[in-house]
Amino acid sequence: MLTSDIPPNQTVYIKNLNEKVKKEELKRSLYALFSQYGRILDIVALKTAKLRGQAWVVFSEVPAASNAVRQMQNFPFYDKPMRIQYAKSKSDCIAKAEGTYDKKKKQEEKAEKKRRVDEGQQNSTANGPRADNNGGPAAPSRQGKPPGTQEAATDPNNILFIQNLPYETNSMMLELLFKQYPGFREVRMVEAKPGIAFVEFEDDTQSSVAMQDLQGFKITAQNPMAITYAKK
DNA sequence: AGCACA
Repeated sequence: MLTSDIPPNQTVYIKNLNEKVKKEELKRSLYALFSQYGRILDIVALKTAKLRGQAWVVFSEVPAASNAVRQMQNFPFYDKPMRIQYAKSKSDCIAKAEGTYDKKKKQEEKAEKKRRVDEGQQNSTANGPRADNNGGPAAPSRQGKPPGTQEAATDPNNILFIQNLPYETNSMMLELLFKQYPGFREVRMVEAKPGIAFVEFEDDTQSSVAMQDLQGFKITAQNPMAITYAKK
């Protein structure tokens, strides 16, 4: 079944997530990454045997989910490319908001699922069709250039200077974004100065690649990153 | 690989 067969949904289903990441951290990072596409109403992640490595991000609007599906497709997240689709069904929190949430129906569905699983134990179903969706690397295309690219033309440097970060940005969030580029060394933030950070690479070619690719990246809709080389 | 709502 082609993933594109799933009709648009304001909830996005993400798989191939790094299972070592703790649930709370995972949610926070997903929030940081996905809130650029719209208001997030809820994030569901469970670490049960069946559900680890997956998450649901619930947006307030379908178009936000559509953009997220396209633009974050294969995004390297904790060293693994995210695989994103629309969720197959409506999230409970949406149904509740619409007043269409029905607890009884919910329980029936659960019972039905269980029945299916139990039957499945009898006749072993093997050899599904190959669904190798090797769409290739597809580096996420960043849109949204920073508004005032007012560089005072600093010379290339292995250290980048990041401005216009949202107040709540922490170094972990930045590390997540920057460590996907080769040569990454570390993120440094200045407690006394929120909104800025330094990111160090091994050399200035490597820092330049990261700068180009993440220039204008939005952690929130209002905060396109402004990246320049640090002054020597 | 895996579609839930603890």
